[in-house]
Amino acid sequence: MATKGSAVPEGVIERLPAYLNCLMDLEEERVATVSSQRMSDLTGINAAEIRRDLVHFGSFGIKGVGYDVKSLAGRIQKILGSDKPHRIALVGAGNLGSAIAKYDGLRKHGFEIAAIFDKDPARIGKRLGATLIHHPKEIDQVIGHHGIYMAIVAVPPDAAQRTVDQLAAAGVKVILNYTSARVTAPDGVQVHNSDPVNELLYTLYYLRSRKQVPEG
Amino acid sequence: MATKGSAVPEGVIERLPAYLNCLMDLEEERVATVSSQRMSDLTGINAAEIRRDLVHFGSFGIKGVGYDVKSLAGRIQKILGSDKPHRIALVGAGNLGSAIAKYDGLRKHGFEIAAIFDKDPARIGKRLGATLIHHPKEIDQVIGHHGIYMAIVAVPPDAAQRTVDQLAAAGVKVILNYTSARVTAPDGVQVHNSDPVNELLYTLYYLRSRKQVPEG
DNA sequence: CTTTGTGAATATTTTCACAGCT
DNA sequence: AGCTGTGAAAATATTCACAAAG
Repeated sequence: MATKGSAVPEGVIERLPAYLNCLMDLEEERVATVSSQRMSDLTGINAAEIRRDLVHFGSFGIKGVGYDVKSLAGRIQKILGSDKPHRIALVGAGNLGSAIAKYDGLRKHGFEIAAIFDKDPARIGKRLGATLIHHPKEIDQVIGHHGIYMAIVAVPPDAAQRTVDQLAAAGVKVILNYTSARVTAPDGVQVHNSDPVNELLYTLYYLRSRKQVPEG
Repeated sequence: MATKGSAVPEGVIERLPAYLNCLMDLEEERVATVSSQRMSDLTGINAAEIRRDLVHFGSFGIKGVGYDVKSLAGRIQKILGSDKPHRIALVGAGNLGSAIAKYDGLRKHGFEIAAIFDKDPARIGKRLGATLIHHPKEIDQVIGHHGIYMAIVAVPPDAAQRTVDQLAAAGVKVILNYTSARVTAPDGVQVHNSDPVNELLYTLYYLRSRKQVPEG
């Protein structure tokens, strides 16, 4: 039921990647079927919640058995849209950009770094992996040519806003900002700030309340 | 009022870093006071929710005026525990590790990379920034010596679990896992998997359904 | 037996709306 | 005037618990 119709809560969509990762791990371990309880153990998400989440998109389970790992993974990929490859632009080919370009998590989900930009003349014309490095002035042209709508920004903080402006102007719709700079983008362009420090910060609170940290 | 006593919801703690970042930005712009509405515009979090969150820790605002930017920032730092410096260990000094070591977001919040480990003989004994690179076999000794309880893992995926095991054995309580490998840790050790791909994945859903993500 | 899918119950989060202070 | 802090309401999220199905 409810394969379409009512809006799917945002929280459900945010949990789908966790289910997908869990299922891909199980698939690698050659596990054929999985119960919601097993997935709960692996993801930390309540079993009933997992079942309820999945039912938003259809009845994928078999009563008394569980879910077929492979087919459920495929269904979630279809729901998210990661069953088809997606081209990404990467701006900044320094240490961070190089690490991102090599990151196998991207490829695992069908993301392909299709264009790289860096303003360092020593890097332009070279390749990172298989992808040629262009000057940022070519962002508009190259992104338009490839029809790219997602980008990762890994430039120095003071170049972040300018880079985002260029990407937005070129038609990019989703930007992952890896710099410490807070940036703004026009309506219709999603910016995600990937700041690990925030995670460290809030863990501090729990560390202290558990008296695991010297009071100082 | 409620300065401690009843448990503070986890969501509140998770939002505090957002408030802090926003306030630090305003401080840099020499803004003296800020209303919850202005903070709402800057963070995307509902103004009433911001006020309610802050009241968990005391009444910091002035009616008719707003919040004093500097003192509220200081209060949040105290609540989180980032008013005092914290030493971190970094394992892996490749591209990603180097980028992390240089990342100014860490220093901004008082985190100091106090120890670096890498198994590459060419890197051992050298420095990344001001910090000496050690062989991972010294993790236990160096971390014990510095009293380090937080660590960032930026090694190749196949070395991730081994590294986490070593860090946990050395007494580290918070681990930020930057690899694509899913790892486990003993009770009492928090592992945070920092996987940006999950964020890209769920944005795909909204891109495809051509819907704008609820204002943020 | 096992496990899904789901109505009902519970808990939590978010938002409104305004009294009261500056 | 402008804004916080907060009861009350609304909206969501989570969990329970079990009938139905393999």
